[in-house]
Amino acid sequence: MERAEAWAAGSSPGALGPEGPGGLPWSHDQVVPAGSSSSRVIVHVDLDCFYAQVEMISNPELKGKPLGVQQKYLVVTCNYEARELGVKKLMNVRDAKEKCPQLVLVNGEDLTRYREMSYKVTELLEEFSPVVERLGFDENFVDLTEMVEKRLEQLQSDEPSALTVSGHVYGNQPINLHDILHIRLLIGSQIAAEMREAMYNQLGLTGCAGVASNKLLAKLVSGIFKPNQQTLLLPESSQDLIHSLNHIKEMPGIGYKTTKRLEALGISSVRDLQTFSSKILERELGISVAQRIQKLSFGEDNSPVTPSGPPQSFSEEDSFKKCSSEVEAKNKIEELLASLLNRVCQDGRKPHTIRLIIRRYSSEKHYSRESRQCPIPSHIIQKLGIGNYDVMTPMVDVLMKLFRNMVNVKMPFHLTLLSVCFCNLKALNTAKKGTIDYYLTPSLSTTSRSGKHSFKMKDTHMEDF
DNA sequence: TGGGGTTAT
DNA sequence: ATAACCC
Repeated sequence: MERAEAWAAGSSPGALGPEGPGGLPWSHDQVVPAGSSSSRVIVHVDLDCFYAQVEMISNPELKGKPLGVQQKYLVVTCNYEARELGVKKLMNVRDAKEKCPQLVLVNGEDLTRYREMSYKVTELLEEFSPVVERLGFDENFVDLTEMVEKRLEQLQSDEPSALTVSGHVYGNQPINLHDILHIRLLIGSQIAAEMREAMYNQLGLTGCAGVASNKLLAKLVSGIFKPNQQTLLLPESSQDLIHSLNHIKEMPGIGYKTTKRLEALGISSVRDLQTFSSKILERELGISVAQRIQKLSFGEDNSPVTPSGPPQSFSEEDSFKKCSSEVEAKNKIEELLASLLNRVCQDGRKPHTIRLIIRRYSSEKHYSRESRQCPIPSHIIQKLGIGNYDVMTPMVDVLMKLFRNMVNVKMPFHLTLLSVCFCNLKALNTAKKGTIDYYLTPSLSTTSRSGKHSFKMKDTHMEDF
């Protein structure tokens, strides 16, 4: 089934057709055991070196040259030309230049264009199915289950290409046309190809896709054939896939901390985790984490594709070698705030909470951040939609109170990062439940996610100081 | 390690 | 408010 893909869609020729003359090889009433939600079709879409692609679209002269995107002294991502010359993601600029003197670098500290393109991709995918979950700026999950069901019902048995997989099949496993699960995933691969083709035609972006029965497997399989190709995982190959991981740290959902704790228990491979005592694991990591990651080790992941919708927060941050005075901090905070106000203005919703985050210098330790947040005074919120200069000064005052609440400015200090975050976003005028206004405010009475945080906010009320 | 994001506790 | 996770 696997073929070299010239690029995107195109269905593989001469693969599989229906067996009986004019008859479908499965029966429609075979569709999924007992109408349960058990078998899903999920696609993970992963853009190729996203920031570099956006830069090459902005400036086509960069195409064909080894290109790196720089933030501070790091090359955070680079195109494939640069990768072939030895440049890696998150490589030091000096090491990268040493490896590859011809490397062209562009500054990518301002995420605006990346963010905008990222949401265009998500919106394009939402046209296929509204159930799209973002993961970072360059990855999306889409639950294709419903779309696949609809296409199965529409399927005409006299179309020879109707049952042809698009892209690679993991492990070259043959497709069984009598297996409804195979058929559904195959349809998923066709939709994935259409998605990638739409991304290229409408946005000029290439990327990979993985199709499988859950998010974990879809994500793992999407990276098998790397730039600009797609891979389908059939259920029988899922154990091969997860055992192809060399270490548990490669399992999405098992991060730095959990990896360290697992290693301390002598667990390093996926099989180690599969066979480790559940009881002991639960005792060591807590029942929630233990049960979740042990299921992951078997390739099981029942987490739903949760529609991301509009962002829950907006933040701007800046890192630096040293900030050690209040004036310096204030200037940086003003810069961050100015950018944020523009973004919030464009979004249309209003943040009801503001947070200030700092990172203190510490010579050798693991960096950790501290934050203080408070409700945004209502008189400031009301002025937010319009010209932002009225709100600058009172907002900066609020932020500097938060700052002095965290940092004793009478003592020497050394910060290496400042960040300002707007969250607790609400649609317009905070319509109250039960009022006419509430039911006339679309995002409140139906798909509301605003107000989600309000019950658990234990803020410092700056007005109380 | 940058400059973002999310959810759980 | 922090800690974990993701990119």
